[in-house]
Amino acid sequence: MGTPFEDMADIDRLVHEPARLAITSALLSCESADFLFLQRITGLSKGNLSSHLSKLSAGGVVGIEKSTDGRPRTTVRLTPGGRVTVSAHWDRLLRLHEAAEAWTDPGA
Amino acid sequence: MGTPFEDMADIDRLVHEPARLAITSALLSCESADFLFLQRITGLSKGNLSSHLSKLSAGGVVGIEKSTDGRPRTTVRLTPGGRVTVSAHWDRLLRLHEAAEAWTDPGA
DNA sequence: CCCCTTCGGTCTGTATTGCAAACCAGAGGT
DNA sequence: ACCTCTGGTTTGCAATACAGACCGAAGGGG
Repeated sequence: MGTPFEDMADIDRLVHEPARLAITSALLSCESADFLFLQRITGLSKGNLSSHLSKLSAGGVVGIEKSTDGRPRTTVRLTPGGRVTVSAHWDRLLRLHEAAEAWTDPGA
Repeated sequence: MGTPFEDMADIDRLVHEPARLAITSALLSCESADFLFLQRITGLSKGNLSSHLSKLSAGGVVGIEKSTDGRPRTTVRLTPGGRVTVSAHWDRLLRLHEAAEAWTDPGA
């Protein structure tokens, strides 16, 4: 019943944030990726990437595996739920955009 | 040359932020709106709306007119440049989404 | 005439965030 | 033994986002 704008204001910041949108969208295409690969394709600094991954992990959007076989290696992938969350987010954006364009004030 | 993900991470936060995306998208349809109208359709608190408007104004995205004719009234509208900025932002999102889906690692 | 409530916003305080630079640990080279 | 390169984590800080307190002006009742 809300306006599309109300819905926009309510968007999930966890995945909407630009850096995280980049990370999660990359994972949507890549299925699984390691730390340095993500750093290369997103252009984020190590520290920044690390903290965003922690947040995504805490939110259950991605899973992180650390293996110390040979050199340390951190592998990241979307959880099943995370995959749904991310693609739903894009869907929502597209729909809200259309709804916003079509909207006219019902109270006017 | 950059990956779509690099571009995503670089998105303009001024208009990408959910509340501001709501406000600016509303103005895209509405041409001009006053404070309370924006508050109703976005569902934001007064304080929050006020500070977002200040930021948009500082960024040159919206223009704010305060008239004290009768009761105080604040009228907000997109600047010409702001209108371009906002619709370009949506365009960019849509294109990035498609580019991300189509992307495969050129270094693999 | 004075109170007092409502309208229309702005200002203040605070908890959270995003970011980069400093730091740290292990594996090789020399 | 020492330096250094890889692969990340933790710390420190500036900027947010948000809501609730605040404030001035306009109208209504007594």
